[in-house]
Amino acid sequence: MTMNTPREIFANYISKQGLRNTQQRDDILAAFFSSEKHITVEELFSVVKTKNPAIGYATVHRNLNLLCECGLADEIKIGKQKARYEPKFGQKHHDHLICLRCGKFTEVINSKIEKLQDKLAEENGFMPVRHKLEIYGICRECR
Amino acid sequence: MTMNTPREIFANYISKQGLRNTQQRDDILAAFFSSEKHITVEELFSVVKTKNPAIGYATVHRNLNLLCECGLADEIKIGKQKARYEPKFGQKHHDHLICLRCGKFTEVINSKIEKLQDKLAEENGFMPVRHKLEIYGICRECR
DNA sequence: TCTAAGATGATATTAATTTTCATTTTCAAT
DNA sequence: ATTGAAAATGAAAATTAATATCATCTTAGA
Ligand SMILES: [Mn+2]
Ligand SMILES: [Mn+2]
Ligand SMILES: [Zn+2]
Ligand SMILES: [Zn+2]
Repeated sequence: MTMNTPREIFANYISKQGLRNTQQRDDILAAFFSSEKHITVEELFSVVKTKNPAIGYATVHRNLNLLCECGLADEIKIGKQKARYEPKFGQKHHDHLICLRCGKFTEVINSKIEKLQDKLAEENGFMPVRHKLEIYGICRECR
Repeated sequence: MTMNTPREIFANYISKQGLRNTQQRDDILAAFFSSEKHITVEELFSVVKTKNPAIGYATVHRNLNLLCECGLADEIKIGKQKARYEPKFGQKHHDHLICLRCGKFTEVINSKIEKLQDKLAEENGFMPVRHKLEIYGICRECR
């Protein structure tokens, strides 16, 4: 049994956990995967409401957490800002360039840096699990 | 006029800003620079109270912010945890290895990574200002 | 169909941070 | 040294994002 779409992966995770599939979950997932990346709970709540005006904020919040649990989303915390979420599906790990002026996230990947990070950790007797590299500065459009 | 100690730097910054030097500022700075690094407001508050039992939490909080402003402290936010602060004085930039089990911070620096980060930013038309690299994993003592 | 368990949505709570405000303190001008 | 305007302090309140509560509704298996 191949599980192709995020929708299938989510429904499958929900079932396996003894939880229940609902229209709300479906609405939230659909909105999440068709919205801008790096979205806040509040922003996603607004989007979902256009399709399902009865949806509650708490439901969006809870289901974003479930999406993180099942590997379909990543939470991104920048300083004291509200948590942001990005869909994760058939997508490699990446780091972020974050514009101090407009807030734009640019996704970047550099395998040389990744390897050096692992080496650095190991040199310190440290077993790396995950990492977070954020470069803050001024983006092309803002300078 | 050379400004040597953090104490002098702080007093100087306060004066230049048209603010006023107080005993509380002195107590807070002294405690901050003689405590463990990566301390929370609450922890520093406890330390300062042993020397000055009348000190208020808000005063410690406000002065940690001033210390950040004048470059004598850095705020470190890890996920949803309380903010931590580290003294910054005659000390190079460094990154952190953070143990997922015991929470220990290990300070590391790798100039090769630093250079590659700048290169990566520039390749994307991005002018880097600062960055944050945190490697999460299991420290030597915890594995 | 029936029902136990889970989900939802409105609201309340939590916890860290920041603000308010009455009072005290600083410090430059006298 | 005295004065007084402006800033600092400390206690308490407000703010804010995140999370929990709970009455009601819905799901899904028997
Ligand atoms: Mn991203
Ligand atoms: Mn450090
Ligand atoms: Zn920008
Ligand atoms: Zn450890």
